[in-house]
Amino acid sequence: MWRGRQRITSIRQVTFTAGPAATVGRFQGSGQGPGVHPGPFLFLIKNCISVIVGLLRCQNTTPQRPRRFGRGADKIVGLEKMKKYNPNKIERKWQKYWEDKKLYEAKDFSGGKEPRKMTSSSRGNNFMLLVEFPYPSGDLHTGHWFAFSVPDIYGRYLRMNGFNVMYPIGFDAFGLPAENAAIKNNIHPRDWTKKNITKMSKQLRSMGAGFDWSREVSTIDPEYYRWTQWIFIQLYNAGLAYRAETLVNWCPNDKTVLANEQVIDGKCDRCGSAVEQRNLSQWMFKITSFADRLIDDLKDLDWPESTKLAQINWIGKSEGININYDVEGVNIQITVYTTRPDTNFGATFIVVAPDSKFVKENKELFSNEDEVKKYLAESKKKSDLERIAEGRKKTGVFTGLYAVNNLTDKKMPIYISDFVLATVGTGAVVGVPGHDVRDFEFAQEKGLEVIRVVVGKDDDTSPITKIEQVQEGAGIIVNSKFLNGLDIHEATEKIKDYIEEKGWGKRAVNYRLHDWVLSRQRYWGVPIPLVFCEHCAAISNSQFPVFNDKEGGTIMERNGKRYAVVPVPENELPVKLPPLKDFMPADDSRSPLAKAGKWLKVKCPKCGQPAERETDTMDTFVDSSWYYMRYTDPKNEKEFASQENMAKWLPLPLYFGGAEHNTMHLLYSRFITKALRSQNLIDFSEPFLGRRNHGFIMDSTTGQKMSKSKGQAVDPDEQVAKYGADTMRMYFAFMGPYDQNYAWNFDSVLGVRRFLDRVWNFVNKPTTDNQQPTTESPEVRITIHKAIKNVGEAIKSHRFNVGVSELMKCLNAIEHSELSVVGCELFVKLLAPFAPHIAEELWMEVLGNKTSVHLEKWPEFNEALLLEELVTLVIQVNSRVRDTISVRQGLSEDEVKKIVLANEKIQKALEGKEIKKFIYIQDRLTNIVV
RNA sequence: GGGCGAGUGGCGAAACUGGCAACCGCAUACGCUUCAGGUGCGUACGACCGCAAGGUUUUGGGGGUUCAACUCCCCCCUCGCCCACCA
Repeated sequence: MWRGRQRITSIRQVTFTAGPAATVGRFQGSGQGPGVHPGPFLFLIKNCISVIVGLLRCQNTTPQRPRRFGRGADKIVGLEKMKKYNPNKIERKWQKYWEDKKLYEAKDFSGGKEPRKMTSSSRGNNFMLLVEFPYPSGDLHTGHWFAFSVPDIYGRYLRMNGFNVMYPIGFDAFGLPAENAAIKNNIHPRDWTKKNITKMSKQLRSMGAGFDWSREVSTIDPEYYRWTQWIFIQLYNAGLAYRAETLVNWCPNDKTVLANEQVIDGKCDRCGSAVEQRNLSQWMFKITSFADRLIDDLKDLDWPESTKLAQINWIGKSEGININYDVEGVNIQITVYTTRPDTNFGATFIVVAPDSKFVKENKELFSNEDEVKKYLAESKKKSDLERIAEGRKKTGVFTGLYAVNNLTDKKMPIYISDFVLATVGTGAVVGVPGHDVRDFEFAQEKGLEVIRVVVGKDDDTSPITKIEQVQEGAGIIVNSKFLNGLDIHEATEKIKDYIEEKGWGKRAVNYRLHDWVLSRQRYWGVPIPLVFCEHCAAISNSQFPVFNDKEGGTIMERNGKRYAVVPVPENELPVKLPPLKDFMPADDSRSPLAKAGKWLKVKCPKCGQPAERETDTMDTFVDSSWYYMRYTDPKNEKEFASQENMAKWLPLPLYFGGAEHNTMHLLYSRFITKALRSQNLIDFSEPFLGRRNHGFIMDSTTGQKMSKSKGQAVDPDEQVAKYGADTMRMYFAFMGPYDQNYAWNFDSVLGVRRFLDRVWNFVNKPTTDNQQPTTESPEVRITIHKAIKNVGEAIKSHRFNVGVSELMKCLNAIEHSELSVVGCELFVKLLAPFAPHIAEELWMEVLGNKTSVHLEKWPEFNEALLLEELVTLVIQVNSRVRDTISVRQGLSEDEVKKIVLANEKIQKALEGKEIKKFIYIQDRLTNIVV
């Protein structure tokens, strides 16, 4: 109950009870419904308060404004005549209004228009707020809604805080699903994609987000992908793109190359058949040459630690040593990479990968040729699926060769086994079965010697016979001559020095990360802008090279012929994707573009002779790794973006997106940025200074991530029609932290809608006493100013759910009070980022403003006013709550002590006991220890 | 096997820097309102004991530090995600 009203003699004494905030400032029984008028007594009190407060705070007289209906003193409207909140009626209206007024079209102001408040990381006062652009899969799903509508709250808040916000939108429109859908529905991928873009644009508009549609980009637009091709050529000329043979996933049923992410548990994610490995010639980006910087530069980024760690682990840098062992009886060496040379005294065998260089080059030296051949053939045929099914079972074949361990002079048999991977390290492993589980398994299989060279804390020195005894962690070295007694870290460094001194090997660094295979033998992608010319290759020699240094062109072999690889000149870009009717993948693992006869044959840009285009297209991750740059200058015909515009917006202060891109899109974008920086084409080396991940919206019935392919139970369009976009937006914000996963809850949505209904009725509420309220009560004012503070801080720190809850709390507290127009306006401003349509309607139509609420400044709260609020002080005796009292803020310990010791309940609790300690935490709690 | 994250009412969740655990909302119950309601308003609502006042107890489990622990430290359990024979 609101006790304060009986004893207002000064502002100081206006008290809030310790009760729930919901009852604060509430006039019981007044103004609750249509035509209900408070009794004359309450009126009197209310008016008295207004007068007293007005006298006390005369600086706060409320400006009088004309209003069309609702609160106007000139026009009393009963609630029964009041318009009901009807989102469908107002939302489209305001969306159109904002678009007509170009409210969200960001101007390319030069930086530093106003001092930065939120972050020092982006340029001047400009703030590009980015959410990963969507793939036009057909329908906007609830996940999109969540991903885009919640950051819009932040964007609107920034805008109200004086930032020049750009919230761009576009489509990542190339990719395999378009082809699949096209094949299925007998429609061209381009038509399918464009249709989807049209539909999804409309759906995105229904969100009421502050998207800047004037900057829309689409990766399938030739004016966009011309620059994707241009960037490829820059990287090619810089030696950062090259062609090489590599193992790729091959689906024998669909006759196509699959990206790693299209292989699920060794099966094609489309047809389910077992995926094979094929060796194909592919275009690659040299991402590994930036591996160290991709790790090191993470430390300055404001990213989730989990994302940073995911990238570090993905890059997988390890520091070890390459050891060369002489092979007995022949004049060759075998090189192994190991991170644990400290265990080398326990090495008893060597294993090489079936497709390793060592096997390829030394086949004729193997004694048991037939067996080796058989094993190689088998392991090549074996699909990933079979390997997975086999589990960890180790197979292998002896080559007949022995390597000599220099440290022990032991002969180590060399085996071939497919548990060793050709692409890791040197493709050869030294077997230390005592201290590596895989080595132990292999040793057991082949009956090889196991030696213990590390003992753990338990000091167990017994021979190792069981897998549980294999020890990989910390310990002390034994049985290793001069390493004995050292811990494994000391031993590792000592033995590395020793091996290097002896010339037996060299320290080496290894990465898990491999170069980025960007070729796709698919139709629906950006053509790689290169031409193969036989003639150029024929006339080129060391005296008359066809390429100068800058061009970076190369000669390469293909099907036994020599070709010069000639980049398409800049003025001939874009190399447009030919309008193929038959875009089914070809049988010979060549791209469908090979079927485009006319397009394929070109005059060589270098020599003018007949030549052929590259038929591979690019991985769509190339398209999406630079799109944010294009947003700064989307219509530029001369450059991918002007330096001037990029300087105004980049690097990005904040990037919202899904955690599934931790190691894909985010790493690729960082690489492309660093590659362009290395060529002085941009002046920043990290694209995204800040990063926030969002969670997924799960299907409440299946518990799975919502997606088009799996069919979705919740159609956002239906929900918008039912509840309105504002309710949807607010619900998504309210559900909980942005980075968590949620199931759609139909009932909870209703709660948010109820809140907006109440907001609507509250602001529209006619005055009950036929009097213009001059100013609200101090309690109400404090409540509103608290909301300004709390809602603002919540949005600023991306705690959107807390922001909504603070707004609700505020309404609960003021709902049954009189509010001045200024008070109403403050509330509507706080609501504006969350529910932009209803806020605009209330702002302009009800409160009678002439310009958009979204152009308003975020209100400032009155700190002095907040200090006037009484706080609840908890009194504990021996950490048990004995009473709570309402006191003014900032009391000293002595003052509090006096009050507390005078308290009856406390006296009772203290009876006959001696106070040992008096703890006082200002404005919060006291604890008396007895 | 490795890495990361999370465990708080019937549910989504809140809790600033160690300071009243459960704000806000949903669901539920009861009352009022309504011709009717997926309506509106009000009250109650972690659990246990109690008519009540009040008491006891509670943040996955166990221990520790502290006047005070959801929060800090140690051990354990469960779940989720990512990578996975990485030498």
